[in-house]
Amino acid sequence: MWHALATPWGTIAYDWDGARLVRVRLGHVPGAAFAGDDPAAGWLSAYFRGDPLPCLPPLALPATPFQARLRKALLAIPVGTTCAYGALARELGTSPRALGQALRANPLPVVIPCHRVVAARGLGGFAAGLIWKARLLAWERLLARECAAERLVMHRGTD
DNA sequence: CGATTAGTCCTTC
DNA sequence: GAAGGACTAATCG
Repeated sequence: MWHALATPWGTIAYDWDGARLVRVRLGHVPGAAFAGDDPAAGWLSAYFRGDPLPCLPPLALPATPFQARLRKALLAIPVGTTCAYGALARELGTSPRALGQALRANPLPVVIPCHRVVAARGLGGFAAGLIWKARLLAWERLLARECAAERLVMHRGTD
């Protein structure tokens, strides 16, 4: 069942089957209603408001064994940082292009941070449209900076 | 520098 | 099976 959700950059939609998050679509989905009050809505709205993130909602199982390993690797990339296709491919013992295919097939963008993987020079690609990749990365850079500043204050005081 | 090419292997039809 | 990429390092002008 598709649910709509407002973000600073327009509405997005996610498919919650009652127990797990099945897919996420960046952009408008015709049939989607705004009634969402489930763990996926909680996580996504926290993300887009810049609040501390709760635990991930239950996610649909990965389609292939490789995607299972990929998912784990992606979730290990911290907010505000990025990783190169080549580097991640080596880490997973595969080729950069193959990694790109697997990333393109990710049904859960944002929640599974496939946008944190960028090309050696430039952004690389993004299934939902490059503009979203740029926005998400900029947003996360901002959040990470804010977080770092806060830690600094805790440590040294404001003066 | 920019253009071209070969190597790579996961997804999809 | 076959084809085609969300890539990259190397080679060539």
